[in-house]
Amino acid sequence: MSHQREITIYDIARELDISPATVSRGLKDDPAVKKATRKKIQDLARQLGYRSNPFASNLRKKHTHTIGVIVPRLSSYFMSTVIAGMEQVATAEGYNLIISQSSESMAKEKNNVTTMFNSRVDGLLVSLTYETDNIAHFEPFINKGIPVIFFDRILEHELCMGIIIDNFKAAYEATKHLLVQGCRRVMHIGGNPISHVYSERLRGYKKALADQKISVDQKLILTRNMSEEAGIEAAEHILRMKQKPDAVFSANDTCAIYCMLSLKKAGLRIPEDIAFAGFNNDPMSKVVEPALTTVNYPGYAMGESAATQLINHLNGISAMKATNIIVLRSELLIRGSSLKKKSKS
Amino acid sequence: MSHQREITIYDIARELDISPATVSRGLKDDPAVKKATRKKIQDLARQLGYRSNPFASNLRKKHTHTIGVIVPRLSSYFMSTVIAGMEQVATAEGYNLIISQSSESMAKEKNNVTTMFNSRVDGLLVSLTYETDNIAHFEPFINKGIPVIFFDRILEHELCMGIIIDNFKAAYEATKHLLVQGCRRVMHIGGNPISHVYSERLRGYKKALADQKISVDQKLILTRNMSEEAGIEAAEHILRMKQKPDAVFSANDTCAIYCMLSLKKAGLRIPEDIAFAGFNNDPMSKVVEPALTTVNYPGYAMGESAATQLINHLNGISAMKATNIIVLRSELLIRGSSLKKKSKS
DNA sequence: ATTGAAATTGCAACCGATTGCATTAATTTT
DNA sequence: AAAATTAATGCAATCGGTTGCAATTTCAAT
Repeated sequence: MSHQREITIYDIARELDISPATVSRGLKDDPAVKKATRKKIQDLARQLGYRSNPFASNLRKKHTHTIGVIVPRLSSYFMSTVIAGMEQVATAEGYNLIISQSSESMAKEKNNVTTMFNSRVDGLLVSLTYETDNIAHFEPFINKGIPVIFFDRILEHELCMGIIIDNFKAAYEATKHLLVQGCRRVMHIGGNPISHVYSERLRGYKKALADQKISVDQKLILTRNMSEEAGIEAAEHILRMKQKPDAVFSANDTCAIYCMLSLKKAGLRIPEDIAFAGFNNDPMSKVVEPALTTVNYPGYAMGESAATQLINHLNGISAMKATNIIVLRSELLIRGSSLKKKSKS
Repeated sequence: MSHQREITIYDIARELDISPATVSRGLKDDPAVKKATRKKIQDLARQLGYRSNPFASNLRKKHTHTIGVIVPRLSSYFMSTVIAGMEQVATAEGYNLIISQSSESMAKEKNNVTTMFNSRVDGLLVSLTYETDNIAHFEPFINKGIPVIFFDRILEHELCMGIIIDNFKAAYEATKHLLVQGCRRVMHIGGNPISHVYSERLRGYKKALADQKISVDQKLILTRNMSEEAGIEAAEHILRMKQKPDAVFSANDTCAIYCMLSLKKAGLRIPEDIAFAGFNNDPMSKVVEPALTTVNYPGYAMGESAATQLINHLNGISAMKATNIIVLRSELLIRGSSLKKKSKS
């Protein structure tokens, strides 16, 4: 009933009185094997409950059909959506995903990279921590020519592909939208600009102001860790300001929402007194009141795209140097938190 | 620069003029090897950048240090939290997680099980789809004595452990809370009772009514798929009722929230006209207004617990039959959506 | 110096599939 | 019917660690 021996190609070979080599070929439908023989092999394999031993096979073939994924944190709506997309593609292509989280610690990220290296993944899909300021720890992969693709939080490298959205453009549009609504003192709550993601959003914000001939006021730029608490704290900060902003563009939804709710509780009206725009299109953004204007971040598509690129590369379909950065389309979702006037058009 | 040959124990053996067997032992600090020799081996290994080939090793040792995870859907707050907990434990214990989603389809679930079986995972952590009404497809695992642990959405089996919260008790308490607030016509929106999760919640709801000598009114029990749309639809249903409920206990937060917002938009006051309670403690529940009373579902703890149990079992520390069902503590979080009167105490 | 036990190390057979090359069987061609 | 092709199959080495058992060393005890 339990722990019966595994069936191997040798068992099949013996039973059919042919060689293991033929069984091996027959199992994968090699046309060098006579059709009738192939059928006999496959039928018997099925009947015996044969399953190929991936270790034996990988040992010989030297690849694992496994993709490593390293992310700062698994438990966010965005990240779980990305991984859902990756899983979808990987499974369809016969790859397994092994997943680990760096918990926003570069030290842990290094560890994870080592583990992945030792598990001999065929390729790596990585979103970096905020601490990560260089990618020397990926060199074992790069030196061996094992493909590494960064997504969302990337650092540029000539030999690694990156998949991002155009954070600059998205932030530009969100900010511009607030300005078009008539706001003149738009505050930006952003993350640590060491991260490409946040520096680009900040840049987009500034450019939008510049294009409207509004000068950047450093007092209107807050750098926070983008958590719930940061949002509440930002609200307190705003309440203490003598000259308050008339809009807030936050680099994520969580921070925007908690800030907005705090201000609302303090008696400010949204969007009349302060308009809000966030970033990510988290499910929360649809249920706060007023619903939060935000940038739709295509997590699922990003996951699909990253996995597809990697697998194509592994199959030799595309070279890594050719396409270095892929930019996914994102869109501004305009909702109640920023609608001061009737939308034009 | 790229694709240099891998270092093997044979290289180390040759260099040190000892046998590969000794190298193999020395690398894992086998005390049968002289201390000095061990040191020489390990030093050279490090220097040469040796990494063990898991395929060769697994081929011999017949286990993979890999745990398979099958979930209906990756991209929910609850599930990503569970997986974060599992990853945490697994990594610490030197196990890899390979993850796949069944997309709520039993057919896909069967496929995933087969894939996992062929990848020879050492154990399986599974949350079943709503469609799954039997677990015959896990028999390959059970027959071979490979441990399978179900969590959250389980089906009982004498040889498989299950990890759940006490859905009955949690639902009982949520319902009772609504009754204590003075509600007399409490509606329940639940999922397909084929699922243990939902049937238990329904049972808890009914028991709470019974204990307060309130008879169950079938017109107050809705069975839906618990999506956003289901919530909106439930609201429309309520609005059409001549005799409306004065409270809603929904089996998840998403459905509760969309229902609540729809009713609010229609002019009903929450909680005065209708009180609400949900289930899951999704981040959304904290940001809707009024904040939603809900049952805190300990996802991270559930993930940790499931992974720990599995690994303990793999290490022979605990037997599977001994502890068959583990029940995790959950708690009712009382928030504005249900507070009709000042809380007593 | 011998002996015997304990400490080290090596031999060699696995684990199961893959694959280049050689061999044999089946077909065609002449 | 013999020769030349072509189709099928088998041989045997290989991938890199692991491990039971035998062989050798080391070292204290006599």
